[in-house]
Amino acid sequence: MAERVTIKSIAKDLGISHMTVSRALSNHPNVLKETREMVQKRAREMGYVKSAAAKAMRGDGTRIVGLLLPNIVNEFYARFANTLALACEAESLQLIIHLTGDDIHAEAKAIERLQEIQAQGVVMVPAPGDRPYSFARLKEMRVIQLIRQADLGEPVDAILVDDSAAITAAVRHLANLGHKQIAYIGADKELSSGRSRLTAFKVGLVEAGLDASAELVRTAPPSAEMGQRQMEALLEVGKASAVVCGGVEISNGALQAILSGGHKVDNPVAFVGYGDALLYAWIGKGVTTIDLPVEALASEAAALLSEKRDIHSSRTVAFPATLVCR
Amino acid sequence: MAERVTIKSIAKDLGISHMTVSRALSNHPNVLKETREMVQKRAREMGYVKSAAAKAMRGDGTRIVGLLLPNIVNEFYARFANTLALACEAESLQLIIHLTGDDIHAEAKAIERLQEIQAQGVVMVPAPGDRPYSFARLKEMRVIQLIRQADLGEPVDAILVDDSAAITAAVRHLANLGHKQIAYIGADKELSSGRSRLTAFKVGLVEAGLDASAELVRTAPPSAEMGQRQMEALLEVGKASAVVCGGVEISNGALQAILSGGHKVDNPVAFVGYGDALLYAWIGKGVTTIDLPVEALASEAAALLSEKRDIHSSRTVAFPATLVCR
DNA sequence: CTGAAAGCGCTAACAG
DNA sequence: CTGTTAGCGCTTTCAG
Repeated sequence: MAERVTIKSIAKDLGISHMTVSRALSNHPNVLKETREMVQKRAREMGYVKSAAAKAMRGDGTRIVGLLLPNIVNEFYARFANTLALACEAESLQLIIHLTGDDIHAEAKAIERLQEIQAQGVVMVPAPGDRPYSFARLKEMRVIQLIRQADLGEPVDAILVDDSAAITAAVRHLANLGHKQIAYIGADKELSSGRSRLTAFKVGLVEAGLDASAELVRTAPPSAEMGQRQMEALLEVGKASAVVCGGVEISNGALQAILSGGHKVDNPVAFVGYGDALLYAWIGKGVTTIDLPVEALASEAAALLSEKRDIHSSRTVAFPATLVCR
Repeated sequence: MAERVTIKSIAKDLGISHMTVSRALSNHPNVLKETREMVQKRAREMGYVKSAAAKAMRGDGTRIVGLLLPNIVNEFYARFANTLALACEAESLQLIIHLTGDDIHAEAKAIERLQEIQAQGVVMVPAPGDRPYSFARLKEMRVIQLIRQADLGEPVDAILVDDSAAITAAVRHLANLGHKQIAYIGADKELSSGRSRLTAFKVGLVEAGLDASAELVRTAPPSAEMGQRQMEALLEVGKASAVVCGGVEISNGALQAILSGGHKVDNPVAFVGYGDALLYAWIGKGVTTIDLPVEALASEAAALLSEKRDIHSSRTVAFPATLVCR
């Protein structure tokens, strides 16, 4: 029932060759104007839609790109996805979202599915850990790493955030406010970003002439729950007068600990968040935070995706995070 | 360079027929076990990936589904997308997200692109307005409307939220707390949901023996900005002692007005939000809100998408929203 | 158990 | 300007 309308069925209906239909529909010059118009009209009437599969099989490219994210409830990822999706609409690219949950096998599966449909490219937040598969064969798919950089066996583009300066600035900012006991909650050394953030924090302390008490520096695998727990612990101990967060989920968790404990974002502990959730601007007089350049990241990703540059050349760009004082 | 590895190239490499390769790779019984294993090994070595295009062209189905959303920064949509995406991973469906910005032409374009790739189904939040195109030809794609119901010219599945009881309950709740001047900020009559929410609000007032002063009932095209403006106006006038929001965006905007004005969520105006953003649980002692059954909606959508039921039968289900008092 | 042929929808390359 | 042929990668059908 309701046979698919193809170029051939239109041709038969019109009593002409399917090639003429093809040419008419793709506005090829070598078609009598009247023929073209009659074909286009009939195609519309019959409800013709071109087959992307047939085009793909001929090697015409699919205009599909993938986006691999750990999740999408995280406001940072959601905003990134939103911006990228908008850019894709503008370029008439279709965006396939795969959630990996930071699991490397889910990631592998997603990549394979994208290869099967001959996606033109993929923007991925690489899951932490060693990859059981190789990217060496991804010859036809442009790969862009986002935020994190993993060894994929083959050089690929990377779009990173340089948050060192902002983190150091956060410490300086707090020191200028007179804080002496500045704590840090961040990811542990599993991820390279965890290491570099911690370093930036320590640089800030040194600059300010303070030193890092072990009790005030709290690192662990990052999650909202971890942020909440560590923040509660800091509040409990009561030694810290300020805290800097090094991660989006951590920041949210820590903030939740503060608010649900009935505290304020500047008292008893001055809070510096990570990422600029919309709500950070609303709470109290606003939360000072390390703002990630989401839009810049997404725009760059979109640009790389539609760029015709050789797939095998690779480029790494980093955008600076900025300290937003509120 | 790096010619695509196909079933034929493997066959040639192995000096056998491409049919044997096909059978070996799909675990067809009629293949000598040794042959099968040798083929599978060689395929892995050569980096073979099956062509989804070729399969689609044979009419095998694409396992691709679309999701059309106005945007995805809205936490409700983000959570929905997240849950649906997880369900899709589980069913090894690929999820294509198109953002429509509630624009009907963007919607039409997205639908067409999904047809071109022969998507198996689409979950869509229909944009408001009259459709310039017809869905009559979507014979092969299962269509599921989400939250809103528009006339698509053809009956399709719909997954709705029934928030009437919860809205009425919100009014009752406020009345029980002693509030007499209960305001409402919601969508105007453009959307059917706008009408029914307002009705539910008025039912609540009647039940509580209160009446609706025109000044306290504020409807307009919904947006965060509108919510903020209306809430500011209510605070300015100072007549309302409580307010109920009828929309996610509106609720966020109104809350922003309250917080950025330095007010609390229960003073001077008791606030009942709409949708259960994570942060609603954190602010102050928590925000009372009308909680939408996001997970239920997404699960139902996933179920409908993978159900084998006839595409042309249509079903409408509604899940109740619930009042969460905090 | 293995192979050859045909066809899914489309367009490039040749004929007219 | 229009038509015919061939082939993209795969599986179903029919023959060995």
